[in-house]
Amino acid sequence: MSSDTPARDEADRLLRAEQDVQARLGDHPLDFESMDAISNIYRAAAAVRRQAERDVLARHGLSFGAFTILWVLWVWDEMETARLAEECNLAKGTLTGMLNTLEKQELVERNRIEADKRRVLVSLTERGTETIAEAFPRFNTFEAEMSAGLSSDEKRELARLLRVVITNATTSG
Amino acid sequence: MSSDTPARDEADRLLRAEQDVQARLGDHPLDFESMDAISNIYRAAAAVRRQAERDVLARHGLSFGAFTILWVLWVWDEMETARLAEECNLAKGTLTGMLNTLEKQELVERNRIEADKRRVLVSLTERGTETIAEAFPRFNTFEAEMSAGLSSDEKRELARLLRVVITNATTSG
DNA sequence: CGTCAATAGTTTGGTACCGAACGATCTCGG
DNA sequence: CCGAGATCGTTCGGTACCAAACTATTGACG
Repeated sequence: MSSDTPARDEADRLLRAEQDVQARLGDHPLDFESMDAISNIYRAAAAVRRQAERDVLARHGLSFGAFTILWVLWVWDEMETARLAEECNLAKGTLTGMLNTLEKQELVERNRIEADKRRVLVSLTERGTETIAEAFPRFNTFEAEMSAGLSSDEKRELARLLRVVITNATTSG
Repeated sequence: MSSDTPARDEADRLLRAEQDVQARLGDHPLDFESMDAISNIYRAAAAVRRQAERDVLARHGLSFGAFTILWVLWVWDEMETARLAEECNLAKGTLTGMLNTLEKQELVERNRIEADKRRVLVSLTERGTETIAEAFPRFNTFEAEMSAGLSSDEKRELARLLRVVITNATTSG
């Protein structure tokens, strides 16, 4: 930032940009409120993720995705691959690769279900349990830092508004 | 969802999960409000991004990141690489690769600045301008769909709350 | 039983993305 | 001038991520 009042400058800059864009599109009306809301989701997610990996997860040797997997398994004890993928917001093919990595690191283990040999039950190893039990409190502290400046009500409201978007994004396709 | 009242079931399930986690961590108090708020950001971002690529961007042959680059260039006409990377939330190395792709597709062009040959000015080609001018209104419609069910006030509030998080995530490291 | 559709997970091919190391270019003190 | 440090963009090595094609197994129906 290169000014005494960066926030104001930024606001002016964006306002001008919005006007430019609107002018360029002629009479086709644009929904800037939706645009701000949705695009900030992506910005926030990217920023939080990078910060989390650098500040919290790197020291445990975990990526953001790997952390999520361990966390879900920690909470639900064990889980089939398909459900785990869904819970972690990952394509199942992606999960296969990440489980391979986690298995090599001896953080999770796979067990074929005897009654149905197509299925695989994934669970934490002892080492995996230790890792997530150690990493999670730090991560939660980090989450609190990321939402610093928001009241309890605001955090709940943020979570609620986002749930609406998540529902819109997952029930439409 | 496998129940008559999936939302309620889901809430119960999560509540139990929270209690489990809290129990497992003993007296170390966890901040579930921050956790919900922050983790939903990531969930929402991933869901929105995937949906956008499938429903809107695929037909224009654009990835989410590529779309963002074109959009920024469209709004600001031309930009140096470093600033473009920052604006698009990308590491500068990542941007190099994506610009290579976009250059091959003849959507953007690079021009070395004569006065300082380290710097490169990136701008849209005619084809790039056409592409983004065509894609953006669709994308904006998509953004409106993703925020369906939110009032104007709620959208603005969502954007505002997220800006707080973005600030926290970008000014701390 | 035997075949055929459905289902679970893996493989494949490709992009996106990061951080760190690198090479070229500029700037500034001497 | 000239060499040291700063600053740009690129390259490099590696992971994460997706969609689509594939493989193995199961269950249902003849």
